[in-house]
Parts: sequence; structure tokens; C-alpha cells
Amino acid sequence: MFSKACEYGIKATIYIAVRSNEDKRVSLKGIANHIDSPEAFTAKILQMLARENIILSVRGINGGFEIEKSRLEHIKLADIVKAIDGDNIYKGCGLGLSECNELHPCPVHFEFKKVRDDLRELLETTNLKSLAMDVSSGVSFLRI
Amino acid sequence: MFSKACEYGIKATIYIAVRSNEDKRVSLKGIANHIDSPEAFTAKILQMLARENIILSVRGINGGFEIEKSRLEHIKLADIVKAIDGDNIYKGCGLGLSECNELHPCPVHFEFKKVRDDLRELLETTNLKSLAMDVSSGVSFLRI
DNA sequence: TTTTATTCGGACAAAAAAGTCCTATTTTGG
DNA sequence: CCAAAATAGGACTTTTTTGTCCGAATAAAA
Repeated sequence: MFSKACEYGIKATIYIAVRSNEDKRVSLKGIANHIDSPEAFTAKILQMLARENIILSVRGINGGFEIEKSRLEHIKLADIVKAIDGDNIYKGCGLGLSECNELHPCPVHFEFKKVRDDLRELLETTNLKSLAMDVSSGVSFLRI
Repeated sequence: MFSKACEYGIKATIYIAVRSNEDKRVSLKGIANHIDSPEAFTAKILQMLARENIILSVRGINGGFEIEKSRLEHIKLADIVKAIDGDNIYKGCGLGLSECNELHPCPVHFEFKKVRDDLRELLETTNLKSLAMDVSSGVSFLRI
């Protein structure tokens, strides 16, 4: 469904959110450890997210990554996915036709409509804060 | 969502179904032309589908691919997807956790449940015959 | 001011996916 | 039987994705 990069990106952002909510900044190493991802590759993904202003990166000693607490509620899963994988997952044609729409549909267009729309809805409404809260409270997990 | 191979596989199978329903056998070349796919690559995918007994391949002059008419209704999208991409799309964890379930969920597990289940339902119930009929009647399209 | 702990970013490497090419095999029609 | 028209399948190439390495830049602490 998502690329590996996107999976790491989502997990990393959630972990940064968890710690930011506790007013802590986290290092690349800390992130990679907590989400069980390859460090150097994760660094690339965090760079992308920082360039898209989804997370804030701070260089130097005691540096790391953080997210402004007040923004946690307003950052949606869709923002992360779009920054890394683009929006083809929930906007593109299920069979890869370049011109697929209600008037010129691929064979699975209408069947997929509901799934695609639900996925879009989900990504566009699920916010970082609630995802982070579930992890903090032990309701959900970022690894294994 | 699906790999390129799977997209080609689905389109190819639908096209074979369309022609089988008219009691015609189709050649690789005919398939690749109609679904706008790379011929040699499509050949590999058709081999996979034939090995999985989803389609029947016939060698030699006047050879090609076909599907027993009576089976069209019973072959589901899920059969094709499973043969090519496996069932990770609708069975695996959205964030790639190896052990993600109701008791040890990833942060998006419950949010994704509906989408995943709907996708599975869709793939497991949509049959080749109805997809082929829509193409035959000009309701849906296999290319552009 | 120097050391140290960080991220940044470019170049590289490995693995997987996508795609090509060529020869062997099969089948049928002449 | 032979030639022609197909698919089968192995080896190969290209592209994309995933992942690594290392030096430069940065910022704080000593």
C-alpha cells in the first residue's frame, strides 16, 4: 500500500509527535531505534519531511527533530503520505490508466471508488495528535 | 496499490475473459495491444497466471490464451492479485509491522480496518465475468 | 576556541521491480 | 516431414526503491 519510505516516515513522525508532546526533542538515532528502521535511510526521509515543514530539524549538539505542539492536531496522515509517496494511492486509477474517470472508467473504477474515498477520508482526517496519544497510552505500537 | 505486473495481469485477464466469452482465443500480441502493455513483460505475467491455472495457455500455431467460459463467474479479482502480488495488500499491516493485530495494533490498525476489509471484500467478490461484460458493452475500458 | 554531538547532503551500493532478448519447444497446416 | 506461428523460459538489462558511507555544516558545551 505505502512504500517502505512512507511507512518509516509515518512511524517516525508519530514518534516525534509522542516526544514533542512531552516537550522532548528526539535524535535520528532515537527515532530509528524506536521505530526499528535503518538509520541512514530514515535520515533521508526525515529530511524530506523537514523540507515539507511537517517536522522541524535542529542541527548541532542536543539537536534532533521536533514538532510544534500546537500543530500536532492539524497535521494529517495525508500530509505525510503526500510528502513521501504523492497522492496517487488515493487519487490515481487502480489499474494505472492515465485517463480514468466516471465518464471513461477502468473496469474496477466504480468498485474501487468506495475504498479509495474511504482511504482518502481516513488519511485526510486522521491527525498526528490522536495517533501519538494512542502510542503514549500504550494502546498502539510502533514496532514488532 | 498494485504492482505494474498486477495491473497488467488484471487487465490481461479481463481481456482474455472478454474474448473467451465470444469463444475466441487471443494471442500475447493481441493482449499486449489491447491493454497497452509491454509484450515480453506481459508474457511473463501470463505464464504466472497459467501456472496458477487462472488462464489456459495453448502453444503452437493458433495458440494463445483463453479461459473456460464456465469458470468466468468463479474467478475473482482476488485470485489474480494473489497470484501476482500476494495477499499482503489486504491482509498485511498498513505500516509494515510483522505482528500487528487487534491485541498489538499499529497506530493506524483500527482506522485502516474498514478500508482493508472493504478492499478484501471487493477483491473476493468481484468476478471476471461481470468485469468482462462491462468491457464488452463499452461501459468500461482497458486502456488510455 | 576547540571539541563533540548532531543533522545535511552528495555519492555510492544493493536489492527489487520492470522490462528485453534470444533460443527452445510445441502445434498445426501445407 | 517441414515450415511457420505460437508460447515457455532462461539470461540479461534498465530503472526504481531501499539502503549505506562519509565529509561538510552547525551549534552547544567544555
